[in-house]
Amino acid sequence: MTIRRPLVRSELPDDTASLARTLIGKLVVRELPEGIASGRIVETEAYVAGDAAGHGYRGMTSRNRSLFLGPGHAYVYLAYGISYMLNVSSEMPGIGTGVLIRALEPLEGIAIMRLNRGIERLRDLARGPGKLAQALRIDRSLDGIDLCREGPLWLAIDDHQADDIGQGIRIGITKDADRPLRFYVRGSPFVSGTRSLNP
DNA sequence: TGAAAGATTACCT
DNA sequence: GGTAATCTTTCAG
Repeated sequence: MTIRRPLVRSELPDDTASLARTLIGKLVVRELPEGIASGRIVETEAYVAGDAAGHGYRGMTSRNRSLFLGPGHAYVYLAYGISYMLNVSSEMPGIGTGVLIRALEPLEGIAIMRLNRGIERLRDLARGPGKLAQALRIDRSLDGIDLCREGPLWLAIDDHQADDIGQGIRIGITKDADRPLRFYVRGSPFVSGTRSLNP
C-alpha cells in the first residue's frame, strides 16, 4: 500500500488547463465491493471556458449539470453509446468546464481491472478514456460525486516524482480541434493515441 | 417526433 | 490504417 491522501480542493488550480496538467501523476482510486482498484493518471485533456468542443459550451443540460458544480466533482457520460468518460469538473460553480481523464497506469487491484475489462494485457487495461472507465467500473451512478473525499471514487496524491509532461492537440474531436489542450506523460506506454501524437 | 453527431473501441485486412 | 457497432443527447421542424 502506497502512502496517499485525498486531493484537497484548494490544491486544484482555478484554470482548467492548469488543472489538466496538475492531474498528471495523481491517482484515481475506485472502491469496489471486491476491493480497491487504482491507477496513476498519465493522460488528460482540458475543456476550457469558451471551448466549442466542451460539453458545457452551450449551457447546462440534464446530462452535463455536474460540470457546473464547481471544482473537483465527477462528470460521467456515455460516448458513442458504448464508452463512459470520466471528467473532473473545474473552475467556479456555473462555468461548465472540466478535464477528461484519458488514461491510467494501473497500480492496485489489477486483477479486478482484468476481470472488468475481460482482457489480460496490462498495457490495455486503462489506455483510453472508455477503457479506464470500464476497468474501474465507472458509470452514470457516479456522476456528480465529490472527488475530494474518500468514497466510491476519489482523487489522491502520493509521493510520486514529477513526470516529464508533453502537450499536444486533443483526440477525437472536430470543433476547436487544433488547441494544444492534451497533456501526457512522455515515454509512458500507458498513454493512448499513436506514436506520432506522443513525441 | 425525427434526425444527426458524437471527448471510442474492437476487429478486420 | 480503415470501418462497423451502438445508443444517448440535443436541436430542428
